[in-house]
Amino acid sequence: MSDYNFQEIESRWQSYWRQQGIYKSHNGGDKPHFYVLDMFPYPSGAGLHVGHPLGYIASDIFARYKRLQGFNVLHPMGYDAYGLPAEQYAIQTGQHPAVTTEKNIARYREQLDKIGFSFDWSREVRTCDPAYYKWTQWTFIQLFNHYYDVTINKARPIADLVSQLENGSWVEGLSKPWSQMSESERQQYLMDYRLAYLADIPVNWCPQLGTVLANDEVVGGLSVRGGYPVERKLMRQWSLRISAYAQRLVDGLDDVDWTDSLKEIQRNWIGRSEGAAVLFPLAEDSSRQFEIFTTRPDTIFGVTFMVLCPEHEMIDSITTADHRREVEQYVTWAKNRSERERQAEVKKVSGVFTGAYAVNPLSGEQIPIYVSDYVLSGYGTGAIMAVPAHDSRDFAFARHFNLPIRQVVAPSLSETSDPATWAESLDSKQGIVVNSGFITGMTVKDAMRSVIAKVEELHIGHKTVNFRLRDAIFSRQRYWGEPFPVYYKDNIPYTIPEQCLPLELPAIKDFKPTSSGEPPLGHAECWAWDERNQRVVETSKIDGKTVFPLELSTMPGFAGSSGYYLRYMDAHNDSQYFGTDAVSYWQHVDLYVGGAEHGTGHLIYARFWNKFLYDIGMAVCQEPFQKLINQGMIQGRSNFVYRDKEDNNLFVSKNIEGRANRTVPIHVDINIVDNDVLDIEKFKAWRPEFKDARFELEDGKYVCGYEVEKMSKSMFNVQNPDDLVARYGADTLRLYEMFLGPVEQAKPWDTNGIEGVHRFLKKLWKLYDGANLSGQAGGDAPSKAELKVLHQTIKKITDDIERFSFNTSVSTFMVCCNELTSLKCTHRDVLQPLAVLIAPFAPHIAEEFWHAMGNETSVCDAQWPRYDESCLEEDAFAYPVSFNGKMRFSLVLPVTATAQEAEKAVLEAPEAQKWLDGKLPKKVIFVPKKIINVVI
RNA sequence: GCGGAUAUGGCGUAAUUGGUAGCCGCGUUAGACUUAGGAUCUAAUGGUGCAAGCCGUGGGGGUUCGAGUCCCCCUAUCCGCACCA
Repeated sequence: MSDYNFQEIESRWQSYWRQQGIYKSHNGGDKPHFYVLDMFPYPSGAGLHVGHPLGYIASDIFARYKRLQGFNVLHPMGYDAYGLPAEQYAIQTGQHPAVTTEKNIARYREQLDKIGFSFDWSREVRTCDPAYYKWTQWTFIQLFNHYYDVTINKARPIADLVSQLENGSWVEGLSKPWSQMSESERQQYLMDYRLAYLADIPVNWCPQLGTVLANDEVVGGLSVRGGYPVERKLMRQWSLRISAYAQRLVDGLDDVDWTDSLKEIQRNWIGRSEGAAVLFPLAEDSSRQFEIFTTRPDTIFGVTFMVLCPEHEMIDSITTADHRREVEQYVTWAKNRSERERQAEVKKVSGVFTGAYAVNPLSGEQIPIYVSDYVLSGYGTGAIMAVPAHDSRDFAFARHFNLPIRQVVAPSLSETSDPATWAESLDSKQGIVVNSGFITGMTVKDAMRSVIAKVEELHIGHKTVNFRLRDAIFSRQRYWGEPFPVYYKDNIPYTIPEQCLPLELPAIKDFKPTSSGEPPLGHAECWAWDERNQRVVETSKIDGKTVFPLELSTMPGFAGSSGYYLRYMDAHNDSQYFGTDAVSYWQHVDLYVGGAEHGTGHLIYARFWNKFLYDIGMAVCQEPFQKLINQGMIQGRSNFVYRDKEDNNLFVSKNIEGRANRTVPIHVDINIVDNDVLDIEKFKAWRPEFKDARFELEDGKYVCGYEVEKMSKSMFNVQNPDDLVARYGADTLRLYEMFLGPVEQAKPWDTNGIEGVHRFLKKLWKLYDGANLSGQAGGDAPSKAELKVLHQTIKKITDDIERFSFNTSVSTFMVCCNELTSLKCTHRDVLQPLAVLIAPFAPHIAEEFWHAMGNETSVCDAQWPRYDESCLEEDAFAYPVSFNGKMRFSLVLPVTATAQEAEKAVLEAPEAQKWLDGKLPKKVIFVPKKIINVVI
């Protein structure tokens, strides 16, 4: 009898796996393939906490399971090492990001290795590695060199557009013939079509971070990283024309196996809405008109005013002299408001009258034109027709400025009322159109169609679709990111030749961001492009003739993470992003596991990136991630001690009466608390100020309070996986993280139950330790009871894994182990398949058992056991039910029962006889495969 | 405001997908073995009742022989988006 020495076992098998290269996967072969991917981590300075491995453990279980099922499994890992978090950490610790990143990666790797993952590290990618970001830059060049052809819904080479311009078959937006345009004019024109383009656009500028941010990096006017205020600023920036793919990004959601909630998050973010664009002429000059977008063309007869956004280009020219001062004041005020102010004061109505009037093209009425910042410049055309009766924002505006409100939709033709008496607008689309000329009496839906048809007939509008999704701002005024492979000649951007990639990030001393927006790369001594010799040279050599300045911004964090899953397929390819063979073999990620917080960021960008690569013939699937599981966030569970308000050395246990009024709670390190009981000696040693602490105990113990909070150092509730691995072993940690609850559910971390899981492994150890594992199978066959336990377990575990219900799997193993122990099972034919079943969950102990049974190869290459239906037969049982005073009972039969068998069973089964007591049943109701109801 | 989810013992959770609610674990209680126990083992543990029993899956209705599960209406909590026309 030996003890379960998990430390020895785990380190032994981990080095065995490493030496044997067990987890190295190959492209190709006869086996079916399966690609399991985790969202790769930012190697932050804090190291892993117990929340990180949750998803990794789940995906590892699935990857190992698939492998045991005979699949060729790709299960890689890498690091998202470029970007803001890595750089912020470096700045805070006063070190160079290259140094901290290297250090953090080493620490992550060490922590990951201890948990026993089956990652194929030979395919590791790091986004900050030139051999990797070469391909990020390469993709950027392709984006720059392509445009989106809306007629075929696909990206095409910009050269195609140029040749259409040259032969005159494309004239859209041309101010003069292509042949007469200068190089600069041509490039400017093409810039409006390129999928990666440079433009002056209002951006989210964050002075504290010294960079612009994408929309998904800003929440409520504050930066996601650090929570600093963000301003609206007009800057010349690189952007990706992701909006061109908006429709395909919506459509693609129907083809993937994601949760409804995540699909909904993406749909909301893309924000598709159907409606109409309509031209409204000015009353003073009907040759001048402006376009509005509406989703409610049916309410066009209810328009009582128009609103332009403060940035609208026509404001200046339409404002009448007597309103000019007021309008200019308002526009200036509105433009200077910060994002945060604007969002915080959404409820406040503001705006001014321009003095100008427009004409409703269908009713001929004159309607006043206002300016207000509730109309946004970035959406639609930045101008609206206001229908106060049927839009809550227009309603609020009309009430504030005392503008008329006219009802044009009602529950029925006769059910109209005076809008002056309304408390709110009638936004519902259920109803009949009233007071509306030729559409009066129609349903809202029909009216929409009719109005669109009418404006199309009059050539003053058309049906259209609008998206909320904006193009992604792609420049960051930061150091730690991929350099743009771009240089400027006469202020026109050109990409450096592909064969010169990677354009390596120069080492510079002062990499800190500046609040003025000057990128740190401006400090680089060697950051100019020698066009003739095709190489990077000293900045001082810039002459504007052959040596030109290089782009100083770098790419954002999402650049490197948008295509990494493709690179894993062929991680060492020097000549291509990834080879055709590799991508045709693996196709796409079959299972992707990661946090839902990437729903509007990474998961949108990666889908866009992939669709573009698909368009240019690189990727073979439109959607990169087939099935996606969002692991729930692990919150912290903080512990508290209660210090007496009067006596600072006195601590009162939680449940002592009157404690609440006389104490203040103080966070206490969860590592010196066990099951909410404080280790008093450790507490005294924890900090000098508690050296002389005294306690009011309950039942001889000090009981701590707890609360669920964010996991953070300042709350002393960070649980480090290494501590748990050292104390209980990796197998226990793996099982316990799964046991905690469904993978997808958010839950507080709580170590209180880990003992139970550890106890299970010890029991399992005993079960195998007591058995004659090395002996031959022969002799007695396993008992019927033993086989039943085994096959039930196989069936349940297989089902559980298929539906990602790993918490129930752990319970199933516990039941199985308890039952086999009480059956005193020592049979190899039972214990060997069981070892394979448990291998995905607890690979170290499974490997130990497997080898103890005399197997030469790793348990990773065993075969997943199949269950035998015949071993699963359930016993019949019956229970009483009363209904309308009649005596009835229900008889539950084995799943294989048929109608005829059921009739027979009622008469024959001993369980039924007990209830019938010799009488014949009055009525037998049979529910196929399940149950028989018998009325006595 | 719009959208998505969730609600079961003291706690984390489970329920063959419409079939005896509470598996497994924690915690608690009692006992055994022990010099000792933060080790191990055994038993009990939804509420109420001496008991047979009765009541129990956030609340209220409904469908059904049968509802934690399906339908409708509330309530609470969490998450996402938010002046998106």
